[in-house]
This record gives sequence, structure tokens and C-alpha cells, in this order.
Amino acid sequence: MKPKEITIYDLALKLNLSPATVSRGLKDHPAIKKTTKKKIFDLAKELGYRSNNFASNLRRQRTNTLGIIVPRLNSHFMSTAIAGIESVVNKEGYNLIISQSQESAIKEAANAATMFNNRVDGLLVSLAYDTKTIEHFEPFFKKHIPLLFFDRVIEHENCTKIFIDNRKAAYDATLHLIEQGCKRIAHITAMQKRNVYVDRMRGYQEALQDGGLEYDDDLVIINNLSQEAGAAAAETLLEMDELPDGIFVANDNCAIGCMQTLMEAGVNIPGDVAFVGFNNDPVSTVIQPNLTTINYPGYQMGELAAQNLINHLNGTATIEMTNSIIMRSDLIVRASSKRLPE
Amino acid sequence: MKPKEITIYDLALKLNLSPATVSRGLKDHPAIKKTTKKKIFDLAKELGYRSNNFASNLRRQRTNTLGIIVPRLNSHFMSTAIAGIESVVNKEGYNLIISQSQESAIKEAANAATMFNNRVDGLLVSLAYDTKTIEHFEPFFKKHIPLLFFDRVIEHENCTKIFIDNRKAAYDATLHLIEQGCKRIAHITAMQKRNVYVDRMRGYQEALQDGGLEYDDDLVIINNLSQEAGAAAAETLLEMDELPDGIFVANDNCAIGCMQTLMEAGVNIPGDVAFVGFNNDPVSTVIQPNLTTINYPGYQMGELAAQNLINHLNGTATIEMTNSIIMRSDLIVRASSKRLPE
DNA sequence: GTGAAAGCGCTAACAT
DNA sequence: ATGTTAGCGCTTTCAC
Repeated sequence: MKPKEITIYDLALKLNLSPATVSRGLKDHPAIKKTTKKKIFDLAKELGYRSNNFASNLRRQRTNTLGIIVPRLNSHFMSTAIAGIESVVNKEGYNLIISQSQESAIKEAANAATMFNNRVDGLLVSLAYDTKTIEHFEPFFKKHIPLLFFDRVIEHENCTKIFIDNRKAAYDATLHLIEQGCKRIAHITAMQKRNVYVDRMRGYQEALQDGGLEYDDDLVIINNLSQEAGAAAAETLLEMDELPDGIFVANDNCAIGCMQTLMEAGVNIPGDVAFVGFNNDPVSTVIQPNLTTINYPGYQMGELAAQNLINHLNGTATIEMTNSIIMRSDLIVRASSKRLPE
Repeated sequence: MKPKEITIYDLALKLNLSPATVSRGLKDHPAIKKTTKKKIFDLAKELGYRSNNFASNLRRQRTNTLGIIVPRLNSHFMSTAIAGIESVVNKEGYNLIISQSQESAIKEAANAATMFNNRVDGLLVSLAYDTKTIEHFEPFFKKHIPLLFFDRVIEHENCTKIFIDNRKAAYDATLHLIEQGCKRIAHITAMQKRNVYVDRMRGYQEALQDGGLEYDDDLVIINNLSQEAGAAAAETLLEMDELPDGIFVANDNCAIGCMQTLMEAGVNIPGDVAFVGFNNDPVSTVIQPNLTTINYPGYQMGELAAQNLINHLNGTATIEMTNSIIMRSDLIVRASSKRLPE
């Protein structure tokens, strides 16, 4: 039934060459004559030869495969970042195995173990929401398998991290609201478990301080940052004695849920409440008024992360010395926060 | 530098056993004494042994890996479908290698070759926009490696396809516009290269016919269905002598670009022009008025596709006999198309 | 119940 | 420019 697999030995035999030459020819080794190569390729094609990666991996002791673990695949930011990663990985001839932690530390650990047993050459990780320690990555450190965190990162001596300056972005966002005349600025964010949320909170607080405003615990709402949670947050706000006049939300989806509910309740945006989100998600230009937000290079972050890891693996560059790569992010001012004439 | 990998030989040596016994013990082979097994496991753990999948795969001629090729990773639908696939694949103990064709047939062929060389046990494919033939999958058919298409499918005797009834969905969408009193209904779609667009066009045409309306070539706009293309389509429409009074767009993003531009030009939606999109993308509930659209089970489609393939591989079920699985889709009526009192 | 031995298909150091 | 050779780590048939 199953036609037998063709190997380099079959090719070698038929061409009166050694397997070594065939192997080299197939790899486009410079030391092989053009004509020989051509003969090899032609026969390979004719017989339907395909290289056996397992044999090759076994022999070379590397797998040419990178692993990636993300909280979820189906968010705009993540799928964009992964697209960037894939484009580089594919170009460089590596494979990619992907898994999602579903924001659970336990699943993240299980995924890490799978990646480890599959002997990935390197691992790209964006941490799950509730991951506290990273001891589940210890086996990688022990074996000197490079691990690179992106976006949701954690400090570790062995790892490079790629992310944006969340503190500064949040600072800019909040300061912008202050400049637009807001005096009572709320912040909607997630539990302070990950760098991204901690840093955004810090930036928010620092901007308040520098802008001469009091930080007020009551103006901070913690939720899961979903669109629905944003709507719920709006209800909470509406029950306050006094609405905030500006809100900095740690992601666009949640901001939009909140805006919609407020607007339905008759609140004017940005007149009564000005909004700034985070991520520059496509929805931010669909909502009316368009949402001011922090633009955040997902695709490029993915590319950069993958390229760094691969350069390190290929010996072209090393990430041993690189601790952090901080990418640029920008405040994009749109109608949701514009309260002053330009 | 690198601590050496522990192999079954290391274990065998230390335990005064043969590698064969260790291999059997690790695999829980019945012929091995309980106590021996325990000794093996304990030492394996102690030394941090991990089985080498490549050697094992090489020997066993099987990989426990599925491949997946999609047009792009960063669309809402695709990332959702992939999330569904991943959840099943992970649960079943398979690995997943992912690549994107970037809508190019050439890249798709290259990706297919990579998957083939990686000896995936099965392949899940959603076709690139400009793929015409599927001869690049021939090697899989020849080797009886199961191939399953989802969403963007093509007819082939050896493959199962999972998709929705695009014709019917489009028919319903268009008929809905007719029921809302539209007389001049435009259709914005992509070039007629893929089943999804061909079928949606057919449904559109059939609904026109059944609704007693003339099909008019001039009311069909072909573009790449991006949001920008939608905006451009709006410009085209605005230059017509008479605007259409209803538009069925083959995806939500494009619909939204078109709506925004029309509204900026003072067109009332749905009063002057009613809109129906396709996909139920998150933006469809953000745009004002909310977009009527076709809801379309991405996550479940992914799960179903992966489960089918794996059941086939495990021998639990066979897909040989299954030609097509058609999933349910629904018209979700929202404000963008409501012209009649309820 | 355990061992010996023969590969799976490829690569790379070392020849020539 | 090409060949020889010795494995990579595992599984499995056949012995004992």
C-alpha cells in the first residue's frame, strides 16, 4: 500500500555517488559540482524524495523548531504578534509549535513541559495572567535552551525580554487627559499580577502626581478587561456621586464596552468623560468617537522576538548579554479625548 | 557548557540493564518486572532523563504532529479557529506546527513541502486566496496522509471539508435586505477564486432572483475586502447616479470601512442604505449602527476539524467516508439593516 | 524477564 | 569535488 520512502541512499545508488555527496548536494553545499547537484535534484524530484527531518535532527542534535506559549491565540494583539513571529521563523527555515496557556499557570507549565520534551531549540513566551513563578521553565535554563519573553514578561537573569515601556505609555496617556483639562481621572485595569498592568498603573499614578492631582483608590476599577467588564465598570461609575471626567483604560476592548454603556446612559464623550485606551485595536477606529489609545507594535514585536532568538541560535548574535529590548509605543490622539480646540 | 543529555544507555549502564529493557520499562511494557520498572523510573527522574522524540519518530515512522496552513494568522476568524484547533490537539497529546500562506499559492506550496518533510501525521488547511490547484498537496495524497480542509475548501475525493453553507448564508442575508424593502442591492466581495466568495455570490444572485430583482453587474464591487477597500468602495458608490439602497458585503471589516465613509458623506444607514456583513467580527457590535451579519462558529470549526483528523488517525473514526461537514451559521439582524418597524 | 544487535536516515569529521 | 565512516537515541526482532 504505502510506497516506500526514498532515502539519500536510493539516490546515491542510482547516481553512483556516495550518500554524503547526495546529502551535500541537496543542501546546496558549495563544494559540489553544479552538474552533480542538478543530477541529484532531478532524480530526487523524479523519485519523490523527501528529506527526513527526524534523522537530520537526531544527527544534528537540534530540531530547528521554536516553541511559543501565549495566553491566548485569539486576541488581536497576540495573533498579530504571532503572525510576525511566523513570518520570521518561516523565512529562517525554522518550525513553530504553538500552544496557549488560556491564562492559566498550570496549563502554561504543562505546555512548557511538552515543548521541552519536543526539544525546541528556543522558546518564546508571553506569560499567563496568573503565573506567579517561572520555575516551570527551569529545565530550559538548566539545558541552556534560550527563552525569550515578550509583552508579558518577568525579570530573570537568563532571559531576554521584549516589551514596551508600559509605565511611560500610561504616563503619557494620563498626562494627555490632564492636559485636556481632566481633574478626576479613573483607571480601569486588571489585577496587578503582570508587568503590563503594574507598570500601567504606575504610569497613571506618576502622571497624576506630576499633574498635581490626588491619587484616589476609589477611582481604580479592577476587572478582567473584557468588553463586558467594561460595560459593568460603566454601571459602577454611573452609580458614583460624581462621574470621573477622564478614564484611562488598560485595553481598548474594555474601554469600548465602557464607552458604549456610558453613551447609552447619555454621557457625552469626550465632553463629560474623556477616554484613553491601550493597544490600538482595530475597534478603536470604529467606535464613535474614535478612541485615543496607545499604539503598540505587535507584528514587529513578534518579528523582533523571533529574529533575536534565531540570531542567537545561529550564533549570528547573542542574547546572553541582552537583558531587555524596549520597543517604541505612541499615544494616538483621537476624538474620545479631545476636549480642547487644537 | 551544555550538560549532556541523558539517554537510555546512561540509565542502562547505571542499572546494569540493557537499553532494551530500559526502553521497555519506560514504555510500561508488560514483560518487565514491577521492581525493575520502578528502578528505571526513579533513576530517570533523578537524572532528568527525557525521551528523544526524534530518535523515536525516526524509528517508529510516526510523529504525533499535525500541521496547519492558513492564509493568515491575524484575522479574528482564523485566530479563533486556531484557538479551537489548539485546544483539541493539545488535549489529545499531539503537537501542532503552524504556518501561514499570506494568501499566496506559492508560499502555501512551500509550507506544504515543509509540513511534508516534517512528516506531519495529518494536515489541516484553509486555502490561500490565489490557490488554483492543489497539486502541491499531491505528496500527501500519495502517502495517504490525511488532509482536511476547513472554511476555504476545495473539492477533492481524498479530503474531508468542513465549512458553512456560504450560499445559503448569503441567500439569507440578501433576502433579508429584500424583505426590508431594498430594491437595488449591491454586493461587495473578493475575486471569485475561493468557494467562500463564489458561494456567497451565488446566494446573493439567487436571492435577487427569488425576490424578483434583476442582477446587475454594475452593482458588484470586487476588492480585497479590507477596511480600506471598503472605504474606497464607498467612494465608487457615491459617484454612481443612484446609490444602492442595500449592500451585502462578504466580510465585516470591509462593510465597516464602507459604512464609515458613506456616513461621513451624509448617507443615512440603514435609511438610505441598509448593510449586511459576514463573520460576526467583534467590530460589528461597535460600529454605529451595529452591523447585521452572518455569525460563523470559528472556534467550534477548529475543534471539529482537529477532532475529526485525530479520530481518524487514532482509528476511532474514519474520515475516508466523510466528504463534507457543514456547520450551522446564522443571520444576526442588527440596526444596520432594520428599515421596518418590528 | 532480559539482552544482543540491527537499523531508522541523515550529517560531518576526516580522508582522498 | 567526492567518498568513508561512525554515530545521533531509540525500538524491536530474535535469542536466551
